[in-house]
Amino acid sequence: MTIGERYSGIIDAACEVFARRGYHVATIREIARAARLSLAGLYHYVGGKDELLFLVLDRGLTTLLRNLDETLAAARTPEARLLALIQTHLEFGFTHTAALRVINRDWDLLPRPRHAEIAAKRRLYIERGLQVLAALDPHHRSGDELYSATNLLLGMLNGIAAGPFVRSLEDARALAAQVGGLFLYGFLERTTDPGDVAVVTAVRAAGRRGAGALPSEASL
Amino acid sequence: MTIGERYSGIIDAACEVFARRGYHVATIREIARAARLSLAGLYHYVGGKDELLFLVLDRGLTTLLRNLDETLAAARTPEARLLALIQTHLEFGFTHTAALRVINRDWDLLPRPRHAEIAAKRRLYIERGLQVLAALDPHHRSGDELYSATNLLLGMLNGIAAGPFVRSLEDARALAAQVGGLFLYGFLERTTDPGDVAVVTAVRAAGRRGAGALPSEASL
DNA sequence: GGGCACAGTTCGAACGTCCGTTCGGTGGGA
DNA sequence: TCCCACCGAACGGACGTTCGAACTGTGCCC
Repeated sequence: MTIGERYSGIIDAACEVFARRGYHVATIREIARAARLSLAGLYHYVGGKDELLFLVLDRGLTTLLRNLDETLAAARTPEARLLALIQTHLEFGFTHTAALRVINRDWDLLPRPRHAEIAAKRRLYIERGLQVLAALDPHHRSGDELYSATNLLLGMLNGIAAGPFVRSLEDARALAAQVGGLFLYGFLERTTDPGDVAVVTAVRAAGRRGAGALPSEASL
Repeated sequence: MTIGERYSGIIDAACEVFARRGYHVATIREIARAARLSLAGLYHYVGGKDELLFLVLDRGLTTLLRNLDETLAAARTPEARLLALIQTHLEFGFTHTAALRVINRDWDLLPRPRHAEIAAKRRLYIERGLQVLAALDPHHRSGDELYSATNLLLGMLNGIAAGPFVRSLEDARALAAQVGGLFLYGFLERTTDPGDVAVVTAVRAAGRRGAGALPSEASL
């Protein structure tokens, strides 16, 4: 077992325990047990609980951003880029459920020096969403309006990614089409019928790339 | 000072501290200090930390549900009912920021016996949203689809209610129109121009009722 | 009216527990 | 022999909770 695999396993364990119990209820002892290490053995690798949280958040956000940039690069039209963002987020919510949970719930608990670093990565992600919406906007909305629209979209995505709606990668892709249609055309329009051309083709175009694996081998 | 006011003040203090620090980081000592009581003095009124969280959640959800039912009763058309729901949620997010934060972040931490009671009230709220969307749906979506659409809507609302977007009751009403328009007609349509008739009149009809005050006098 | 028992409040101080962290040591491969 | 990975055991502190006492006002008997 290489040292990199050791770190990966430790971050995996921390991610799972943090997601299941929440940062403050999770104990170092619990994480050590999940990583098949003794308490002091765990401290041989990481400096403390804060750093464990940082490693989980950093690896998660790095993977999420990488996945997003890959799918965005493969999408040509603005609609396809929006679908790519939605699908990447939902797929990440399915393949990295624990990480997304920690990212959404506990990222704010990080102490000062590390907090800024994670906040910057988060801002980068929101920035991507804002750019996608700006390129799509036929009304040239103001920056504030676009920013709140981005938050609306991400709120929607987290709302269903947190729930039990995504049970498979196929679910993620079908839901992405549904969410994309609802966001673009509204609740009153019906865009998720199998016959709908624009969205389905966009989904197919954006969905060609896989999920972007490597959950355990980032940033170390 | 009546005993009811004592309880109200204690719940206010607990709500503020829970919202600012999170349930597990908040300490009973901190809540007692905020309530201008000694540690043991606080225990004279409440059984423990669990009960404090329950009281905060119960009062908040009760107020939220009452506000919603009042504004829903005043709204005639399905569109107006949707706007009423959105506006009630955003206004509650503004007037009871701390309570909404605790409801969204910490409701799941409640131990068993009380957990079911709060979960039922939460379900009641989601049920209202589902009924509103069902009455509005021109496509007779399936129950699952309506349920996920409800979660999309509530996710949107919490996404911006948690952010710094709502800075006044006027903001809440303007944002409600914007969110309602976006949800109904989609990002590609522009429905929040001042000249837009359908949404603006719906907002005016739904917005006639106030915020439904009494943040400190419920359920005790 | 004065003294007094009593119940309702409030408090200081402590108890037991569990947490994050540290330290001194042990075993084995180079 | 040295070093690196790892561990058992402990430390100091903070937490939720409890306990016994002090204070305060009220009604009651004399």
